[in-house]
Amino acid sequence: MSTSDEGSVPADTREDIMEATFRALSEHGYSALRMRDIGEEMEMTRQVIHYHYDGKRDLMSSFLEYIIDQYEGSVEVDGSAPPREELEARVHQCLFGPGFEEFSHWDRMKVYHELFTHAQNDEEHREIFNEHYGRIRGSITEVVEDGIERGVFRDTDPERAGQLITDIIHAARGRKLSLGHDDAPEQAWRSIDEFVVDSLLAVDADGPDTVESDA
Amino acid sequence: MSTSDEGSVPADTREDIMEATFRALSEHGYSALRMRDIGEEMEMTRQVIHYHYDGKRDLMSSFLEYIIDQYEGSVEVDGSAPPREELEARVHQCLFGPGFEEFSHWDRMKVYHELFTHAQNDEEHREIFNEHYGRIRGSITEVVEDGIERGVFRDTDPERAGQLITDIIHAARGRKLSLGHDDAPEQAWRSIDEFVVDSLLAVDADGPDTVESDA
DNA sequence: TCCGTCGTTTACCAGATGGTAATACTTTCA
DNA sequence: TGAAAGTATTACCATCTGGTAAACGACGGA
Repeated sequence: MSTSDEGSVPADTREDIMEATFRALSEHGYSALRMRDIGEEMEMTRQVIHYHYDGKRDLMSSFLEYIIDQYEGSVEVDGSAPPREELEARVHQCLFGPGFEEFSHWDRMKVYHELFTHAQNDEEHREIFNEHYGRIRGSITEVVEDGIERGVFRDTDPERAGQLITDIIHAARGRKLSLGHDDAPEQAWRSIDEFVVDSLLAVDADGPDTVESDA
Repeated sequence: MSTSDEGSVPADTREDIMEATFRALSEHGYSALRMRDIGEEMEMTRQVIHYHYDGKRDLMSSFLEYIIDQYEGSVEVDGSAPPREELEARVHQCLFGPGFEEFSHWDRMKVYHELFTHAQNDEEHREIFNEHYGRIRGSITEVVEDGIERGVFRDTDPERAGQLITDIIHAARGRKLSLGHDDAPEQAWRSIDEFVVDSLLAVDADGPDTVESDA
């Protein structure tokens, strides 16, 4: 943050290690990841890792927070668009990545999903993921909530709808990554539109903002 | 198959190894799995594994087929019930396991999901999973197809609907396992009912085969 | 200029890990 | 009976793995 360009700045090293970890994880997968693999992705020797992190476990926990921060930081929306458009914009971003593929979005997702699944064996990781997941789902849920309040969406449990959308997105990504179904995000996109959004738009009462879409 | 009870029968040993592998995998997780762990779950020494399987990789591939066979074998339905009930019965089975929890359904699912995610790093595993996944999705899809033909469900792409349901089920299981959301299957069940089944039942034409959807 | 601190490298290792070779036991069949 | 084949056990190891200790070098203050 404060220092940034001179040679012997330590703060940059930690960032380098995180990115090296990402690359190593991306290439070898979590189960085969060796400290050596991370070292080979860095310009410095692998032993620096032990200077900055307290062993493999500590490194992985820090990395988990690192990649989660990145993920959440990449989600950007204005919030001023009407509910339907707003919802679709967020879903689109979750399914196809942020605007221009700034980094390798899917490489990132691959690592993310692998760590997600591994959380079932690691209580600490599970907790970190739970907090994160709550925020992600919440960000979808509040759009649904807003739509219901404005009368654009029919009256339903926004939590459940948000959870459903989040689940569909998650499953589609996992399917693309694990099974190689490259069209999974596109399919999910259409399914959300046909089943979820369509259903939400089916308002039958003429509430405060009497809005309708298909007629 | 042919021999079954006497002491020195080899066929049983392979089965023992598979079950030991399951237990070890269940306890330690894929990434930490050692051949020794499997050995400790067996009555015999761990070296027998090397006699029956050609190394760790071969063992894991065989195990993947083993657990997939088990999974598919546990899905049983009559097929004579009306579409809606039939569909719900299958979804119920996928979400809550077969009737009485014969074995530890969720322990099995835990291992299954971990291997599923790992498939993104293993081409061979990916292929095995793809064949399996096709069958699972197909089994849901054909119920939707049947419902459409009978005019109970509205006219839509049965593949997409089947895929959607499969995805939701998969995501709910993953969420329960990785995040500890024990109510995820129940939530998924309600979501499928509220959004998918409800939408499918919205037939607006009144002929047995003259089905239309949006007007 | 000298010294202490921080960050990095080099050299090294104790313990673990997958796997093998030789041995022993058990059944089958001539 | 006994030899061949099949299966499990014991003993063993080459290699790998995460981690540490000591040396090295650069920077900043006194």
